Amino acid sequence: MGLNLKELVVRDKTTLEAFSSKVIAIDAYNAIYQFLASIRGPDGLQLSDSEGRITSHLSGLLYRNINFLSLGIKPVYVFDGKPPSLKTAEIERRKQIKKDATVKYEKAIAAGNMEDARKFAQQTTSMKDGMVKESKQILTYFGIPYIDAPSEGEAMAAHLTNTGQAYASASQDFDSILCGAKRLIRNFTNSGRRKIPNRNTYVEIEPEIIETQKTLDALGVTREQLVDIGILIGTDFNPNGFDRIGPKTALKMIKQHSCLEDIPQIQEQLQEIDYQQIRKIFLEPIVAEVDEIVFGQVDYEGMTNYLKERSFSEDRIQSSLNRLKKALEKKSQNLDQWF
DNA sequence: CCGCGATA
DNA sequence: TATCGCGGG
Repeated sequence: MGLNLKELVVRDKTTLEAFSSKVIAIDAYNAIYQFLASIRGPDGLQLSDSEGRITSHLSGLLYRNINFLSLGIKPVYVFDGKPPSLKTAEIERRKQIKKDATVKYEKAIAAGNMEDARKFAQQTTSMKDGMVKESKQILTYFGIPYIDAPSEGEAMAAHLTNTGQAYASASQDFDSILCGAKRLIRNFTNSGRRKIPNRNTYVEIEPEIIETQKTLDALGVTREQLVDIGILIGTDFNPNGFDRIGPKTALKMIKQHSCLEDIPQIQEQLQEIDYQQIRKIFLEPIVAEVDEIVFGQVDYEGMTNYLKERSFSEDRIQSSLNRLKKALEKKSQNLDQWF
């Protein structure tokens, strides 16, 4: 993913609980992709049902959404539409990485190096045709709404924070900030230590919120300038960025010269990319209006039957859904006290 | 990724 | 009661 704004944005620690009763626009592709990449055994193989179909994404969506709904969070998933044509180079680049990783994976397995095997297996992760449909199916059983974006999901999620239909967007990527999202949540999951598979080390995962205005104030730049900074560092639409320019240099250059056209050192390289079009993708993103985001009821029976068909154990389904049912009953009791 | 049982 | 390691499908 090319857009390393991590060092520049103002990231504040937060918790899942802080978003109770708020509508959060979730980058569906980003979430599902992460489940597919990380829900794997020690050898790197994904979970699959009795017919060999991958189920890692279903497992991830099940448990995470139970947590969201139990806390009163109102997720709306935003799926990608047609990518901008400028993205084709980046899409090809990712395909190539997956191809290379497949070879490396097989070598690591042959060598019996499980740590490498898992790492390379993760890099082969790809979203297969049926997975979007299957994920939407799970969301429907939860009564969780989803939106099909006309183009980039992150742009659509950003738009929802501006119409007031969502409080924030949630993704690991920073694109929605350049698209004008009011707020971005990263690590939108329960906090805690996570073990790195096959190694004796841990990482602390904590949700964090980025308030776009706060970041712009702190950096002393406009959103237009932040987009230019992004282009200098590298985006999905110019993955390589500019030679020897990282986040710090990019910020310094834009603060000094104010825009791409006025930075003398980069003019030659600037002519090699369609920077006006890239700006437009972020500043005038292709989005659609949606009239009302409706949350439904949980279809416990439908969910149970569907997951049973996909080889989930009945005991686990039942105990998970019972937890959800308990949490939802408790919430409606709390609400009843007002009447 | 996530929950759960084992462990202390 | 809190942390760890394992297995899930």
